[in-house]
Amino acid sequence: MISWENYQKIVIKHLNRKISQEDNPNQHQAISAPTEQSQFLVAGPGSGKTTVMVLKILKFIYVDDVHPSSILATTFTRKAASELRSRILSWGDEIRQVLLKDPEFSEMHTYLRLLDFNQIITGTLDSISNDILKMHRAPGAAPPVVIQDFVTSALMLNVGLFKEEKHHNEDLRDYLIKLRGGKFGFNTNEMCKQLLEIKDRVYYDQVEWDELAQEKINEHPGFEVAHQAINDYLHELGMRNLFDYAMLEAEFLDQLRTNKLDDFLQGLKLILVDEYQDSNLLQEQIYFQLAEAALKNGGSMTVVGDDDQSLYRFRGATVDLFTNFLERFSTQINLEEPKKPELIYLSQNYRSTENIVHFCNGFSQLDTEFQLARVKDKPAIIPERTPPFTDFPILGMFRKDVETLAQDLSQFIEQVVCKDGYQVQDYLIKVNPDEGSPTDLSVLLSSPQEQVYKNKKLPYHLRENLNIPIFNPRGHSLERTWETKVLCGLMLDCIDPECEIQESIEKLPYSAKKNFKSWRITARDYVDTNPEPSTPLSLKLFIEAWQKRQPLGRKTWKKTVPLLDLAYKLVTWIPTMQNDVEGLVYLEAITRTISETSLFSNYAGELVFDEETPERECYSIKDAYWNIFVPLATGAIKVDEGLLDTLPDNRINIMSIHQSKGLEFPLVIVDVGSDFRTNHPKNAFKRFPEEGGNSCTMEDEIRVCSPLGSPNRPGRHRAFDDLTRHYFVAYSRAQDVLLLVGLTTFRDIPNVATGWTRNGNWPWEGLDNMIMI
DNA sequence: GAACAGATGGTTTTT
DNA sequence: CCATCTGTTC
Repeated sequence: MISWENYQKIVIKHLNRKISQEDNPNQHQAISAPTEQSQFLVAGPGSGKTTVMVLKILKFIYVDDVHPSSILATTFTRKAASELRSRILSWGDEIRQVLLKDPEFSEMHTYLRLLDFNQIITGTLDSISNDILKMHRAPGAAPPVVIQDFVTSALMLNVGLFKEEKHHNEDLRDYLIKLRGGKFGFNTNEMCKQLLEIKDRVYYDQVEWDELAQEKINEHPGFEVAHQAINDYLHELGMRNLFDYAMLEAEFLDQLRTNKLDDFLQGLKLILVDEYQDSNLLQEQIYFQLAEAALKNGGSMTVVGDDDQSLYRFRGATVDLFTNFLERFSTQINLEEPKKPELIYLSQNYRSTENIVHFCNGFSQLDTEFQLARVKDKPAIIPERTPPFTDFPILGMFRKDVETLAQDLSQFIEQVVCKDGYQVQDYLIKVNPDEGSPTDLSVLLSSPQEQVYKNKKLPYHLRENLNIPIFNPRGHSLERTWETKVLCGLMLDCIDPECEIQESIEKLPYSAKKNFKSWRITARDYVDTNPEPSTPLSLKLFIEAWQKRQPLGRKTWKKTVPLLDLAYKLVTWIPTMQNDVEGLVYLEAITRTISETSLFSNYAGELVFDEETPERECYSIKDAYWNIFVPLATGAIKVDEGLLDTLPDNRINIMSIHQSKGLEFPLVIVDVGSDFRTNHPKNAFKRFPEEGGNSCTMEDEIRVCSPLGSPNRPGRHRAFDDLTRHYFVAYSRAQDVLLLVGLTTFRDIPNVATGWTRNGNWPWEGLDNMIMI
């Protein structure tokens, strides 16, 4: 153990974090608190909240002698969780090294050597729930198996809908269409998604499910059908001992409440939750159960978050749980007078220039109605970035159409990234010549899609116009990328050359058939180009050998071949899947789909070629169709570039605002309306909604029977609040330069992003607060 | 005030 | 491709 003073000294000197009372009273107060002091940290953008969490945790260990295994720290995304973990490990070790070298602490050597930061429980709430349920299960009980998204869809399809032909049920269709507010793209797949969403919401909001059914039955006959379909789904999962994410958390909460995890709770002392504003009721209840145990053990709970950055209403996130945390903490935690959490505002912003901070503050204060949805009396963000830096003005680029915008923007980007820089008045905007790269810049949009039907969006035009390659793996849906078409087409041609088996499958979704055909065509065209390497074996010969099941260079065809092996072999001929970052992301998504199959399918992604039982070959191929190729072809698989440690450093990053959360860039370009040519009601939901959108309808529908009760803000207000938060997040990512881009129509089209308020006023009229370029 | 042609645009995100 | 909105015509 060391004293707080020593700890503080080491952190300031060796980790270079200014946490003294004088330099930073708020961070100081947050980090130095004793173990039994709970805290509510309202942390604005760029205020160093992860830093505070990590330093708090290390302080508990080094100063208060808390055992690492009694600390539990969670956050919202896997990416953030792994960041938190690696920061704890690296800083924890740095402090250890300092102490080991200092003779003053020689008595602590054994303690320090045994200190194991890996024992701190970190992760997303789902991963932690899973681990704990696995570790602390009753003797003889099977561990819970968690299934992925596309597996849940498949199960809902088969047991929820196809049984009794519910997908043709008119009442159900009508109900679901009403619920999602529109018919566009409505098909069986969509019905599935919708039902799963209802089911998830029921868990998230802790809804009395049967009570809700009673309530709704008279309102709409479709609800009863939905109720039945969801029950069938739940029953099926129960039979197989499978859990989807929502059920896993619900099970965790249930076991906590019924004292089945008391062994685990006994050792728990400190609970820290990051991104608390994105918690839903189910998660909150779990945290409170954990906190109750921690408080009993002389510990505390710390939550960190920012109501202005709550973006996950669709996932059941209820920002009220955050804004009302203090009150909820005292009423929901089942203890005699639990010690009250202290409220600390971390308002200093170390990320951005003064102009950017003021711009963000101004933006969040424009709309008086929005203030009612925020934490009460929340102070504005204070610019505290360490000089020297240039305080660039906020920039705006608005052009008559998206093509012109893309051209001019491309020129701007090229000037900044690889030429002499871009001159605006007295300011020269240019990436750092020594260590700068295209990753210093990021283009943020609400959707990264490059093309929607025939409409080509800004990212498409940027890819066309820019001489620097862009990184936008979510720009196209996976099944429509060239790489996927070629790889999957080749696989299909290998395993089922004449489409015999494909044709023999009944009920194959139309979109799957269409894509299979397009894949095969693309693949055959590619084979005809005779791609390298052509020696020792050309792609054509390889495929032919497969089609005839005649091995090259060995006597007999193998009895079982994992589809994964075939995929990797084929990649030999697809160079972009070996060395192009986007190609690698696509490859990962495909191989993940194949390996995921092993969890639930009979053939586990293996092809069986046994001459004695030829029917098994057919079954194994059919199995692969249903569990691998159909999900891929129907768009059920999404790419996950979160697995890349860093963004590729020679590309211009294009990402959705959601993905940019938690990141920062020297130059941020925000698309505030490259799509808005007219004041059309169709796109109003993206800029100036008339009523609450999709997730608001769902909230209203489901929360009738939730302990939360119906939301108290009307749908339209919630929709405006969400849009404001959305762009607040986008704008606050910028460190040095913030550039807003859009169409010249911005003068006539109401848009939250350009400073219109919901009552129809435009305090930022003409956007005179920025320099137009 | 109905009926029809033509215009318009079509989320996103997570475990 | 197609639902939905706008504008024109009767």
